[in-house]
Amino acid sequence: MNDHTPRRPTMRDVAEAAGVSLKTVSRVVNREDGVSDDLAERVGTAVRTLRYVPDERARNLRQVESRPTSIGFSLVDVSNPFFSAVLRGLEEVARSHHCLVLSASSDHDQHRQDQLIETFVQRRVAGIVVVPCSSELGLLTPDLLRGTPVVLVDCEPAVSGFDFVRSDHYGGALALTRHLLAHGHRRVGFLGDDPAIFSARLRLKGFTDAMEEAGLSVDPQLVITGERSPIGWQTEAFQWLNRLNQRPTAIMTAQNFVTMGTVRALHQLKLERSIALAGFDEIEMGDVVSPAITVLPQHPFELGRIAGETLFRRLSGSVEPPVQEILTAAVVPRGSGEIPAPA
Amino acid sequence: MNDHTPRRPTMRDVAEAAGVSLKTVSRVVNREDGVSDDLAERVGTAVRTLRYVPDERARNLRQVESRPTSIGFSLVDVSNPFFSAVLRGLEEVARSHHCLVLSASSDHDQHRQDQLIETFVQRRVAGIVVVPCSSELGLLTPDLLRGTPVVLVDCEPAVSGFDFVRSDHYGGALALTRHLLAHGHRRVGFLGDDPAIFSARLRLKGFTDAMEEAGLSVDPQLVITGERSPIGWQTEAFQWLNRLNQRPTAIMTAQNFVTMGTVRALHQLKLERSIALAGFDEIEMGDVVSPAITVLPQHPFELGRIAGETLFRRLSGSVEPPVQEILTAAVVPRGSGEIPAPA
DNA sequence: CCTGCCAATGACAACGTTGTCAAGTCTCTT
DNA sequence: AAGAGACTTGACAACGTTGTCATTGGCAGG
Repeated sequence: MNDHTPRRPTMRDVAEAAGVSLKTVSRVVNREDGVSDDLAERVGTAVRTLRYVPDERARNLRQVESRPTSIGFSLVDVSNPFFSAVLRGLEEVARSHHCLVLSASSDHDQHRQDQLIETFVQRRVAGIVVVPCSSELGLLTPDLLRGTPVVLVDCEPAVSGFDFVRSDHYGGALALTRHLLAHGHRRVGFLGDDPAIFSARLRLKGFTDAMEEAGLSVDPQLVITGERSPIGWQTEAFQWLNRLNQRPTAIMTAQNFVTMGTVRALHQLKLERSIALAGFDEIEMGDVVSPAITVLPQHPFELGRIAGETLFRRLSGSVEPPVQEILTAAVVPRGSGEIPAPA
Repeated sequence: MNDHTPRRPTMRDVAEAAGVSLKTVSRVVNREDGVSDDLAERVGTAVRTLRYVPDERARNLRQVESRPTSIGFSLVDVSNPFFSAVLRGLEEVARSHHCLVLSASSDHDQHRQDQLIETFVQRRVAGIVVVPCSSELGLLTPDLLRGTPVVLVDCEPAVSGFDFVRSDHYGGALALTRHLLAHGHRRVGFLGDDPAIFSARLRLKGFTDAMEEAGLSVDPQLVITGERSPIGWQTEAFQWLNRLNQRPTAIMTAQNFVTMGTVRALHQLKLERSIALAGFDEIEMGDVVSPAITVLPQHPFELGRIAGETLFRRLSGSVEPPVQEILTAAVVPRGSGEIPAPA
């Protein structure tokens, strides 16, 4: 409906139409009191006749103590269901504060993330939530932020000064690996994201620690890390299983895309009932696949919600020391993780 | 990093620091030419020392012919992988234009959608993309929009004046149903969204037309419509299959959440190999489930990309008549849809 | 030396709104 | 009737930037 309409009416137009001053219109529009019913009425009709819509940008520019109107959210990839659930959680909180979310995917690219942060600051968003794409903070410096609150999701605890919310990656990986070991496995493989990513590093550590704890050494051949799409992981897992002269009897996959790819590769090779598998993150339909996939589901919606609530607490002036919220999760046994080690 | 920093430096601060006028700073920041190297240098250092970041809001307020900086996107639910893929496609286009996306979920609530549209207009977004939550346009009126271009995704073709991009819901449903009928089924069930939703209505029509075409009448008992979560659909499908005294021999599910729920219900009842199923939309891991799920995958990423490209074409001044882009899709037979009708 | 021209620079208004404050009107009290 | 006080209203500056235009100075040509 690309109507050719010359100009959107401004407050001045409304004032003229109603025969009052600019300030009176401002008062009516903002529902301040101290305006006579008569004038309020006249302004009201003028607003409706002209279809006046206030310009939020100008309002925001002038207002000294303005309530937050936008928050920025930099995530890795919205099309990954884990992240889109985080976004949804954040969105709910933002909505309850009448605030909008500017979101964009960084695709694990530090440069893109930095560009995003800078764009957010240029727009003077009220606050920023970041799922960092690496352990580098990049432009997330006090110099640039100047008091704009930031909440990190799944970042280093070492990054002091920032609030952060994350899953218990280490504990989760530990639990998943122990779960596999409890079924008699001694030769366990690990497929996961690049350890340059904080969460991936913790998950790998959980895996190796659980192995060590059981007195097992980790065969480097059985550990694959890197960034791939679900299809990429399928290919990777397929080739990996094919080239090994001694396959693992169980596999831990450290992220949803990895799990999806690996499950497909196992099915391709008809190994899904021979090799045990337990994955970090819930995967859609993982309960219907046969065998159903044993996973450790995170609570992405909750992560987003808590990140949002923490951010808005800061925005309403909280000066409590940095919040460090860690969500734990438990293994959901469904079948694939309970396949026993061959005798 | 909630630093206590009194005030973000403005152009005026930079000007003072560099001993030049406001306008000169503006020129340097915007890389306009006609500034001597000497001054440009001085301004540059001042900018860096003070960590000056221009205020996009103020810039946008003043600039007459400003390039687009934000677009609004109202969708039904970001946590549905179909919509998050649309968002991702849109985001890519926006990024290539150095533009950010304000997105929010309407949850099929017209009031929420209207609030969103109004908020977008208040912020003077350059353009708006909407996946409408019903056939009502609500606030999407020329009066409110005043020339802000809008692209609709999956909306009525009857809504003339708007550009729109959508999948071929009717043709897809027709193809899916024909596919089931080709395997000998005569008693086919339909589960789908509320026909108040445009795409759902078209899909239902495709189903009934295909049935009619085959000389079959649609048993009203075999048609269930409404809005539900995947779990809601699982319960619904489970109860439905239990209460029927004569079950369908095949089912068409008209949306991803419906398919997911129905597949689960079939598995619960151990009917997954007895009743054929074909679903609209791709579902994650649908290829690994046994039997694998026959679907008609839409191209959500493409929908988002095309919507974005159409929008930006308008933004750069295109006055071509409203674009009506319809993406077709084909059935992907995987097993569940090829279960033959019992003899 | 004057004129005209060009490049560099800055003063100032403008964008659309809100905050501050002063002026005006009305009512109530004494 | 006058003064205090409350309420209504509007003039004006300010927010941080860019667009317009005038001013300055240098330099070439007459």
